[in-house]
Amino acid sequence: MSKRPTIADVARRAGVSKGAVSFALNGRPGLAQATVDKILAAADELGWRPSNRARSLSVSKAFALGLVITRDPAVLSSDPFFPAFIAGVESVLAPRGQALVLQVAGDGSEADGYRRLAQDGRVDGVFLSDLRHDDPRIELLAELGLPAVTLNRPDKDSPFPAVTLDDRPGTSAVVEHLVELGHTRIAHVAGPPAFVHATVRATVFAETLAAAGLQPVAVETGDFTAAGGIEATRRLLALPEPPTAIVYANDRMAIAGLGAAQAAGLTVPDDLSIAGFDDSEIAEYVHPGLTTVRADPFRFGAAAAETLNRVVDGETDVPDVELPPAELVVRRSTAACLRRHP
Amino acid sequence: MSKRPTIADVARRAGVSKGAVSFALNGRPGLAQATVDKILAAADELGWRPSNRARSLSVSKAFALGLVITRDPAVLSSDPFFPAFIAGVESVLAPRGQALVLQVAGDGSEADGYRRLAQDGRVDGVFLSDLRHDDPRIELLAELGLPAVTLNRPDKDSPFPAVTLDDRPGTSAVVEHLVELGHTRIAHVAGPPAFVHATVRATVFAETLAAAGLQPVAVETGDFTAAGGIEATRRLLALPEPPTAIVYANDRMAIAGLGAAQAAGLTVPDDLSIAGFDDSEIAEYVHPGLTTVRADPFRFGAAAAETLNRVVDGETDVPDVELPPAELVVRRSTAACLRRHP
DNA sequence: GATACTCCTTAAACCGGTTTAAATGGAGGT
DNA sequence: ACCTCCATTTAAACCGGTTTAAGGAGTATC
Repeated sequence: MSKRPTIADVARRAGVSKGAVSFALNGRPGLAQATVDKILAAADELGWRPSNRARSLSVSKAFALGLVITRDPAVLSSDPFFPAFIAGVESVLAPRGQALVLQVAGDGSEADGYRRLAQDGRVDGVFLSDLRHDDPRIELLAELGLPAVTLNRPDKDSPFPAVTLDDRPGTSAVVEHLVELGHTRIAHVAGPPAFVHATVRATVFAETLAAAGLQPVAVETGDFTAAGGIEATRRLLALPEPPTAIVYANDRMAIAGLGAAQAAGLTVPDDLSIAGFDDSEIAEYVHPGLTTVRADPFRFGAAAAETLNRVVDGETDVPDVELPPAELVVRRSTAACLRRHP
Repeated sequence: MSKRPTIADVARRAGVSKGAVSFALNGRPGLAQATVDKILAAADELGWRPSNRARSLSVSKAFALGLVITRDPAVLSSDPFFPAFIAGVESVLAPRGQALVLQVAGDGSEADGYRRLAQDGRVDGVFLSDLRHDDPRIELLAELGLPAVTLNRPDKDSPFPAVTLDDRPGTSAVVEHLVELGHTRIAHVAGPPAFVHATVRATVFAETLAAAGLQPVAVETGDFTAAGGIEATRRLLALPEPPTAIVYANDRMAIAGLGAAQAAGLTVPDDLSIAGFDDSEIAEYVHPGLTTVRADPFRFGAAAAETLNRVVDGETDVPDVELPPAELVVRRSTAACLRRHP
């Protein structure tokens, strides 16, 4: 239980100065090989590990990246995205000895979350997720001088590289899939319009439908929560001429919608086809299995972490990274429509 | 974009020494009130904020707590528990200026995760979740000298305080609820026996049943994942005399089981009653709504963080904290059994 | 044999706080 | 006027690393 050995202990043991030890441990040139070996051996024998605290102070780096999550537990629990994304991030950070700091933003302004992270110097950079239209966080971070990476591309100029995973192909594939099944009355339950990815999905939905010569029956706005999915679904089913297929902007709303449809006495997919987005774990196991769109959040996390590290390391003009697009996963919740509407 | 003001800048501006500034800012006695005011004013005008890095180094504290998650993305995504738990933790950390460091343990030994967290000095203490029987992490942490708090009570002596949220009342309430509905053939899908909470639930299930003069039809072991829930359910339904009610150790398995039952042509709850555990968000919205057991993970997180901070702050004999027990939430997935078995 | 030039190593400053021991200064006592 | 005493305040060491400028020991050059 003795104190941890410091660099001074290593120096004493190797019979050299602190500076020499530092050079040796950082693989810096200018030391005789014999000396380096001697120092490394001493460090090894003492079981020396660098103190992050001291290193942080002297080189002014935190050796950590940050992720800000809005308080709404929904956001974190919702997205089956985050857990896998975080695992991906860690797969990159761990080997480099970096840590991931989570900041849950207070109810009010999440800006405080970023500000704290920056001012406390706890992280060297942050991930910017769930981009909103004209997202104010971009200027905020630029102003704070905090490096960042955006998850997907913002809708305005940004000084930060973007790591993108295109939702479009998956979304249009869902619509095309339904059209091929013979559906003509297709509705969409979108996410909150403030989010870029929500409107992207809604737009692609409409465009793909138009390309097939069809009009949306309706586009309801949900909030990505199950409760919102239920509400939106009820409104759609209450229409004079209800849809025969509904495309949801995420799995949570889709699964809730599935429940609502069944509760209303409909049989899925015979009376109504349902498709989600995310391919969350349960999507495969609800009855009927949910047709959805799958991305690779783990890889997304790894790519985002790598890119952010390049920015943090001072590289300029770090290029955007484009990941393989999300793809359609067909299950039992979508089928040819049997019911000719009333 | 000028550099952040340091304590020396404040000192210069207030016309005092660095030490005086430190005293004033930490509300330490021994300074004239007038001086304190002068210093605080100067700090305020300069917009001074303490450097965590410097503070960490000089007082040898990280001002952060850690949470280690095993690599399996399932664990994090699964438990609707974690997101809310984390939000609760943050509600305590944020006002104190502390951060939460997430460590995803490598596939192999999660011990490395804790070891890294400790040796890097990134955190002052950790939360110990998903306790296992004779959990080796307890000795590991004691050995590393890293303060900790266990979520629920371990099954052996532990030097750490425990924050507990009793699953028992909720679990037995589920069983009693089913018995009252007239079920006599009740089965359980348990979690992996390595986990304390999995066996606790299984034990309470059996005990409550016995108290009602009944025998379990069967107890299948799942792994808390949806896939595992499906498997276990299929095995139960394939029994010569299948159960009329199944109690699952968590919602994920229950929802998957619900899907499996429906896929097998059964009507829930008429042919089979199903109950889960967690009251995850979708539990309310699947069809039929899932009868389950609800706890308060947010509060759990807050209590755990408070308790851990007391340990970290050097308090001795920090008492265990007992939270209100989980309680039964009855929905439509459980009802009197209509089907007299074959 | 002195000067220059490498090459290697070290002492010391620095990062930005905290903390301890010592110094300063003014009031009160005689 | 001198000494004490106490309340304030300060200088300096320290936390454990990194980094820079200077020092020292050997060869090479002339």
